[in-house]
Amino acid sequence: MTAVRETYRHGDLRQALLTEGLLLAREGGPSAVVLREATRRAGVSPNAAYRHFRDRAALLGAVSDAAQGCAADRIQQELDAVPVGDDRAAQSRLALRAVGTGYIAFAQEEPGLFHAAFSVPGDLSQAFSASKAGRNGLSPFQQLAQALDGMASSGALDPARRPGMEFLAWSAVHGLAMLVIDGPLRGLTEEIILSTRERLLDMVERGI
Amino acid sequence: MTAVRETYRHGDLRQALLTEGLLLAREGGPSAVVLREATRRAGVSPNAAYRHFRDRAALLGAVSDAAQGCAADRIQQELDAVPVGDDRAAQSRLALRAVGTGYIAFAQEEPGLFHAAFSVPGDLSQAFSASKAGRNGLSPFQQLAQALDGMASSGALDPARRPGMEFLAWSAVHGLAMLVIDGPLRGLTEEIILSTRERLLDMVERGI
DNA sequence: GGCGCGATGTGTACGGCGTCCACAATGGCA
DNA sequence: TGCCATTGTGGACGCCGTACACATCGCGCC
Repeated sequence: MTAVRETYRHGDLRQALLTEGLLLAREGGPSAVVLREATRRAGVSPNAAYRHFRDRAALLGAVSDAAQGCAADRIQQELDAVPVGDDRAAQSRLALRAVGTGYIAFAQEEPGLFHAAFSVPGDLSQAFSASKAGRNGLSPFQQLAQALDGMASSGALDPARRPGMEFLAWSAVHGLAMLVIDGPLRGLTEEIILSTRERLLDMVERGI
Repeated sequence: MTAVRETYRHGDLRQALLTEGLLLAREGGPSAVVLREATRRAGVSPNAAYRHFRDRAALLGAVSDAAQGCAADRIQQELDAVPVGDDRAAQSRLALRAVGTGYIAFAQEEPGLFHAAFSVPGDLSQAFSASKAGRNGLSPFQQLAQALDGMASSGALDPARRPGMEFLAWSAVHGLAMLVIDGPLRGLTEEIILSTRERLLDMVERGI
């Protein structure tokens, strides 16, 4: 990435800037996504970025999308680990827990990317769209919605309570993630964090 | 504030910078708390700030504390509106709901201050301390803890489940606040937001 | 096959930011 | 009264985002 190129054209500068931006976000969160540093790492002059992004905010938005894709991948990893069984209701509950667990794990493992993905305002409003999808083609919000749909159709969740349920679940899990990486739970033993997470997921799973 | 002073000494520059910083945060969130702009509004040269704050982060931290005090005041307003009655258990439940309602109302009414108060990392870890208290002398987290204590002692909450409960409650409510001001719920009708909030508070009140 | 034009990258420049350093004004205390 | 710690000033530096004019390239058309 930092290599000096010999051609005048870069090839795929847009992708390169996105990659470098994602690395910067990983190291220092959204505020570390600095346009000049990204171009520097891509071996290009600062203004070259403007051929591919209207301004810094646009770059940050694209990085945020990519970071949401990373989150989706981490969640999928958790979903894949759910054992298959006969009891559809029980399994759909496990899927919901897997989404929450993956979300929080992503926050703990990649706090910089997590903030880039979910603390950059303006993008979240369209977060239900598929544009920020991971390898599975689903955005984190779609993964959540899908898990809730499974619960509703298998009897694990009263279908009358299904509408709007993703807001409740997302609120709870997102709040906990923030608490764990920035708040009073930061630095606590993994054990305490785990038990808090399980209690919260119990709460969400039971619904209301 | 913007007035030109005639004395060389300012009088209470630290307080003035804090006040201007709070105004800036109110208008544009934490990132709008710009050191040079605060000194400009206080009618003082940029470097004067360094006699009172180590750096910009220190100013922002102080602003964050003050903003948490504002939140505490808004929550207290909601707590004061809880009708007094004989049923201690029912009343303590209402107190818990009032804390959540006030927290979310503050987020909606003062999103800039809300972000300054609760999205600035590093301060939240000591958020249980009283330094960020409102006029009542309690920080928002202490108000929450107090409401939960009331529930536990009046039978509204199984005392065995009391420990760590503030983390669960705070997670849920904080997540919803973020959803409402930055996320997919932004711009939705007040009706939808209200019903989502009530469902979430039902969930928290019931506990787990 | 040459050429022209749109797409892409460069250079220079501007204002704003946080922050460092040396200096000036002040007021309380000896 | 005079000294000195405290508080505010001025200037400078290196970052940042971004605007403008210019250079370089590759592709398609004659």
